[in-house]
Amino acid sequence: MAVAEPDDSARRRAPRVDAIRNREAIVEAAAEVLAEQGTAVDVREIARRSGVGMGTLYRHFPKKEDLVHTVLRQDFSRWAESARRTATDAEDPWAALTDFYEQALTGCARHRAMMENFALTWSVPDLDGIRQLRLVIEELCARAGAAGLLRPGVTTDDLLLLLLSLGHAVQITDDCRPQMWNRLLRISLDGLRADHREPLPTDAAPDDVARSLHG
Amino acid sequence: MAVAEPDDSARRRAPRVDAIRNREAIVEAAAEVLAEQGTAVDVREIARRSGVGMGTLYRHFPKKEDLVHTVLRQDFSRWAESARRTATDAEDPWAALTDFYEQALTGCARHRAMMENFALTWSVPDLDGIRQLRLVIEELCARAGAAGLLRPGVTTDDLLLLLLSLGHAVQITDDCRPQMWNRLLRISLDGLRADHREPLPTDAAPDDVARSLHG
Amino acid sequence: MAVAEPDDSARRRAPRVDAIRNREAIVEAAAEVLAEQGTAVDVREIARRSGVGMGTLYRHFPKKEDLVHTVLRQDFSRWAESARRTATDAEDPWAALTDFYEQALTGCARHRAMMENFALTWSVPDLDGIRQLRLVIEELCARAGAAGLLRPGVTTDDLLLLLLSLGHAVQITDDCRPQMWNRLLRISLDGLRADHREPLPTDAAPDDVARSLHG
Amino acid sequence: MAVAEPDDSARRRAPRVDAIRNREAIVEAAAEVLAEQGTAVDVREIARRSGVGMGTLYRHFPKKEDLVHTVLRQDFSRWAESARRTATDAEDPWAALTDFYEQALTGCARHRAMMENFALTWSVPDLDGIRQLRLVIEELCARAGAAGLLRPGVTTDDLLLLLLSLGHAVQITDDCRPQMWNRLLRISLDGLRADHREPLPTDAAPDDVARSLHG
DNA sequence: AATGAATGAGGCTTCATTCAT
DNA sequence: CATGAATGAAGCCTCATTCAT
Repeated sequence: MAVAEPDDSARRRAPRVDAIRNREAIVEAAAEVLAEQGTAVDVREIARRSGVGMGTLYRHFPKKEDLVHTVLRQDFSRWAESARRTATDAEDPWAALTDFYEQALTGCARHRAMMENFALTWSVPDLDGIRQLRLVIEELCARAGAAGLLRPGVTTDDLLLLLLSLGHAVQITDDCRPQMWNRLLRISLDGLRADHREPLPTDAAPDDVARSLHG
Repeated sequence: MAVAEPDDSARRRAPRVDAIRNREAIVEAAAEVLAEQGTAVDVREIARRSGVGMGTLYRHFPKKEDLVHTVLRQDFSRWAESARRTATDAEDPWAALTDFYEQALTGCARHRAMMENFALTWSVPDLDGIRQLRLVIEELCARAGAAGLLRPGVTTDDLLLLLLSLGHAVQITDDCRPQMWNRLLRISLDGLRADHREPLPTDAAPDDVARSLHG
Repeated sequence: MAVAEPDDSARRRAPRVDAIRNREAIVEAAAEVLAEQGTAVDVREIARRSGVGMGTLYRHFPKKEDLVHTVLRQDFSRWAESARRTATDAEDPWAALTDFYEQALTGCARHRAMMENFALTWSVPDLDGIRQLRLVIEELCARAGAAGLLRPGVTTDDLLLLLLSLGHAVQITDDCRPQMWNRLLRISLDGLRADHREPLPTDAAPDDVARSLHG
Repeated sequence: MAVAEPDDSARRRAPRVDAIRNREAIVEAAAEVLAEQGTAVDVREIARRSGVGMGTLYRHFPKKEDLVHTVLRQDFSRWAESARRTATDAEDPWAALTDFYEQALTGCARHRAMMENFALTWSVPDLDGIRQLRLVIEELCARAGAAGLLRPGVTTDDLLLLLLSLGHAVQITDDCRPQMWNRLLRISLDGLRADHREPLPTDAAPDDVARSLHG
């Protein structure tokens, strides 16, 4: 069967080589400009940089949003994966956490659009990309928690929001103080250590707060 | 001096009452919409809400940017001042720090443009507004440092960047998890306590790093 | 009171003179090109002919559709009114009907967009413009009916559809055979005379048809 | 001749089977979508429905217009033929006329592009398709005229324009009042009967009018 | 010869800024 | 000096047609 269908494959393979190349060129160019300028870029700029016409771009991505989503999905995935690998490489659970943040924060320094949307994903958590990140963080959280290294009560959401928060700091300082965020990271991570036993405030509704206080 | 230029002053004072009123109306309206919608807002919307025409608006502020800056300067000042007062009210240096952040973060929750530009002010530190905040923080830093409560090596810039970083988290979570940032704040503040003695990394250039290590 | 409010009127009259002139220029130009080319015209062409920029056009008519509707409402009204006046001038009810059609059909000869939308108004009868026409026709129908001149069973809708139908014929033949539609009009009107007593088919649903046949 | 150019014919016959099949598929698909959506349809839609690529489509029909013309020629022919057959089946000349219109009008109800172009064919009478219709109508005209059933002075053009005119009414009302046009048809046909002896106006130019009156 | 990807002119609309009244 | 109308450069997107495979 693998050798069969010579007609069919002949009919379909030929044109796609170029199309795929173009599609990739578009995505690559888009990733570049989205990282540089955020989602406000002119679609024409992307077309120009990919070396294709507007029509080609719109054939592959009928709406600007589609292209943006595609790029961000990819970049989020790569970002999460690279951070995950770094974390996995560490033997010590705490080092895993530390390395994860370092890798992730280094990786988001120059990606404006990604951070723009990272922010959005909080209120729209169903957006792809954040899921992988959550999974990685969940694991790190569990691992450090099991090892008794993590401050009690710290949740995956806390760690995710910390990433988001520091990610913003990274972007802001990347141009003029490229390593400054590292100091903030140390501080925050130290605040996450198990030797801090003071309970964290809940962010629940008033009723729940009362209950948690009196229960 | 008061008697001088009677014609001139007569000619100019009368209209200036209106002019000032208009200017204030514009700034007030701009503050509103900038908080709500960020700097991407349509200038017409500002004119509409202030009840003045476009011409008047542009007479007072030749560029949209000028108006934005004016508003942000004002809002930054008020923001800084309100946080400063809260900090000053606290007797304990650490409580001062805590209250400062709480007040400041609560105050930036619904001000989109301010946080947008808070980010910019880092790379453009000459922009007004951040100065006052720096001053306040400097004081808090010194006070907590003198009391031996602050982790050694923590700088004003660290505390400023932390504010910026958490401010972003606040904006992101304000809609759906309005108090969540408080947990992050506790964690970060705990990381700032003096019982953490591990030195923070420098963010200096390689040469400086070497020097700081060997000096 | 008429002399009062000099400020107010001064504040408001001045700019509007130009604005109204522009608005009228736009509507006039639009009426022209819509008549010539139908609703498919480029908005730029309208702007060019009115001598205003795109922004001005869009200030007055936020959507192309708004402009089109405005023009068509106006043209429909004028069209209906002119036909109504002609009909009213006739003393004989039958002459009124004849004159109405002649006037209306002459008036729609060169108005592409109007006929385009006249067609639409059948399935979307709430659109303005057709109402006036219906009213006029209703009157003519009643008048001719009361005089015993109209074929029994003829409805306002029949006369309206006839107008629409002949209007199309007018447009088609206007370029090369400008008066040809007049022959069709005579024929149709003769078919509407009371001496034709054969009942017209209903266009009702099957059940109603059955009922009308057996009742 | 049949033996000549064996190579050439061999080279060409084989692919032509496919080519013809493709051409037919294109025309068939085009007929469908043109009927549904009119000539404004996207060429891609036609290619999609015919199952061929754009290149193939454009090889057979270098311009969209060419394809449209081809389809319309065909559809006009079929339309005319079907109406002709219906007319021929009737024994009574008047019934032939009636049946012809009924058949033709029923047949054009759902063919948007055909009616669009039916209109054009009037000013561009050399366009194919209308000829056959004219021939049929000419025959009907002659037949009814010979039988003394047709109003004197009625021409083939009158009947053709009536068809066009009613065809438009049919399209307009087809969605919401599917049989309403039948009433208009009765009225018009009654106006065509021989008992109306009033002469029809000429549509000639003034000079010709004068000549016709005095000659 | 078939495929369908590529092209790019042109359509609608927005908005910072200028200008006539 | 206030007003708000006018301007026009972009921005997003569609679609008839061409071209590489």
